[in-house]
Amino acid sequence: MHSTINEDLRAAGHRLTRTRRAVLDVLERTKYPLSASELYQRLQRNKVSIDLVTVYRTLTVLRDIGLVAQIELHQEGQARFEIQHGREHHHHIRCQTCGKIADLLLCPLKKITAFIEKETKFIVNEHTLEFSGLCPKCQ
Amino acid sequence: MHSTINEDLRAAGHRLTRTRRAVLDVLERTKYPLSASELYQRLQRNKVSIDLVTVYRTLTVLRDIGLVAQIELHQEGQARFEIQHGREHHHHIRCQTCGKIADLLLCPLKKITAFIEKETKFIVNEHTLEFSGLCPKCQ
DNA sequence: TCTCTAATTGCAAGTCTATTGCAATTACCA
DNA sequence: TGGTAATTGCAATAGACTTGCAATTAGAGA
Ligand SMILES: [Mn+2]
Ligand SMILES: [Mn+2]
Ligand SMILES: [Zn+2]
Ligand SMILES: [Zn+2]
Repeated sequence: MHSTINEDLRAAGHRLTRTRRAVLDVLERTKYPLSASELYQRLQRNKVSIDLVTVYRTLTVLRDIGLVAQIELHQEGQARFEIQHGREHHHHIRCQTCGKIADLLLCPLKKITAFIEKETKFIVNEHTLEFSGLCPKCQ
Repeated sequence: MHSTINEDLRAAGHRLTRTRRAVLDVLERTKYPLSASELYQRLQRNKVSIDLVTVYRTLTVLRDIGLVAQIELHQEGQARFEIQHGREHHHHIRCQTCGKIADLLLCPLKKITAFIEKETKFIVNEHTLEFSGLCPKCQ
């Protein structure tokens, strides 16, 4: 766990507690974004006893300071979270049959963002981009 | 209201009822995607008495046969719906301050979709793309 | 090390969006 | 003009997420 994580938390008036360490730890070791309840289940399996409410609150803090990214996939009905810290901005693809989520280590939106700002006079701060379809196994 | 709407419904074993007509009517006249409860409120204002549950069920039917598009904007916590029938596929931008939603009458993802299919071996069926930022008034 | 305060946490309850069960109503076709 | 399947309303339920509050804990400063 990088030392700047502690600093980032402190800078926002937060502490790096055992709970937050455990949440970051699970997210660091998982290769796809987890929902709050999935994260909760993994913590329990690891014999880390943290209330689901605390998982939600922890994710909110980590997201607000930018250590974690919140991802909402189409029609999933629940948010997912993955480590942002030290990783490149990227997007995802999800299988409509089995639910598998894979990273797309790219972002094709630089030029189109500039174009949209020019056309709409909005200032663009964020975007969401997700693909869905059938994974190799489910075709 | 186009005649093929009735045909599309019938083909899926549904009827074009007064209720569905009213829902489509409101959506046709609105320039941005509406949530179920916003739609419900507008129906009431128009003296059309339809239960909120029926609004949800109607939107599900219309979405499933492709007459209506379901849109989920980042962190909004509720789905929105807009007319798809007879309109071009497009995307949206939302103001983080006032919530204003504007159409982006474009889709920049043809090439990148082909690239992703080649790289991941997924078959891509859908994508979501939304931008957010500050509208001209809120800057 | 001790103390004090603010941050953190757990538990219970609440909120909000959306769904489901079921009986009553309605549309449509034979 | 029935008969039947689709539609609708109302009540209850589900599920994700949030809030209130009191108890606990972290850690800065004495
Ligand atoms: Mn990822
Ligand atoms: Mn639109
Ligand atoms: Zn991107
Ligand atoms: Zn598109």
